[in-house]
Amino acid sequence: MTLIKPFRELCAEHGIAVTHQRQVLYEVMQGMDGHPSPEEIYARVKRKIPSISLATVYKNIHLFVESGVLREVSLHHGSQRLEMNAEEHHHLVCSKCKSIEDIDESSLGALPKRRKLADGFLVERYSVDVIGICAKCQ
Amino acid sequence: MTLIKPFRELCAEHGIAVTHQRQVLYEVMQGMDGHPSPEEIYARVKRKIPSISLATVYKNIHLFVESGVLREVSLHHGSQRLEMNAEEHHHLVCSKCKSIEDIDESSLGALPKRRKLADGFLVERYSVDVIGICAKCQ
DNA sequence: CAAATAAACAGTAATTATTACTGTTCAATA
DNA sequence: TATTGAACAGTAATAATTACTGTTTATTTG
Ligand SMILES: [Mn+2]
Ligand SMILES: [Mn+2]
Ligand SMILES: [Zn+2]
Ligand SMILES: [Zn+2]
Repeated sequence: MTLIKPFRELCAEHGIAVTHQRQVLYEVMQGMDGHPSPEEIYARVKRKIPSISLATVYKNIHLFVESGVLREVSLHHGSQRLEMNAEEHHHLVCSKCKSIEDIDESSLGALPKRRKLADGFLVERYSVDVIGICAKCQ
Repeated sequence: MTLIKPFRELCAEHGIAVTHQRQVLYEVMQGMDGHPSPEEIYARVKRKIPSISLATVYKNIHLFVESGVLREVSLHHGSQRLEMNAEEHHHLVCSKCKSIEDIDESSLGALPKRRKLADGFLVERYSVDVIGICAKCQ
């Protein structure tokens, strides 16, 4: 469905420079499915550019995410955070400052919940992140 | 709404032993709002039990989470993961093995989306984690 | 085209978050 | 009261990430 755009176009659109390392990194990542980690990506890129540095991989992944070329699975993947609100609720996550605010279910509107989903996944609960820009960051 | 249950009852229900450190740790955590990190919790507990070890705090937070006494904000907070699926989609997250599977929006049923929420939060997108037990782990 | 300039890079050191290990304390039990 | 196992404090080790430094590369300018 989504047509594959050449890397140089993507870079132009997002205002970042094209380099050989970035091009290969991006293409290698496109060839991986699921949700790879920087280390896994590094291992693959190294096969194409053996001299590449892990730091360069991290730096460019970060650049891609910052500039919007690609996205990360969770905006709050750093250190562990404990949930002190026992009520059933969800979160407003600011994509700029990464702040996390509680929002209760009723403010979101009812979610259509199912106990059982395809391929036999047994549902315990839904956790919704509403991602956007908080009042302060606007 | 949720009535405050004494700590010893909670421990009994979840099959873990009561100790002085655990009791104080739990009560201190209850007194914090939002989504504190282990380090922040450690700093506070240290005021009540100056001799407590950071390792003990980590170990008992882990125990609380494992036994279900409390929960963490994100099940996948460890290392960064990159999203290689450009389609709009959501995730099935297994609370046992922490695996993350893509699920497309249509399988979930329509979410009632709003562009603007209370306190001026500007919505970019919704990200839903359906948390439960995957087929393999059942 | 050659020198100057700045961005990007590789390699490595440092930092942060977390877990593992070790010897000691403590509380329940025989 | 002696035994014993769980929990603890203190510290070492590991994993993930970021910072730093000197070198290479591409671009711009004279
Ligand atoms: Mn919350
Ligand atoms: Mn995904
Ligand atoms: Zn913000
Ligand atoms: Zn599983």
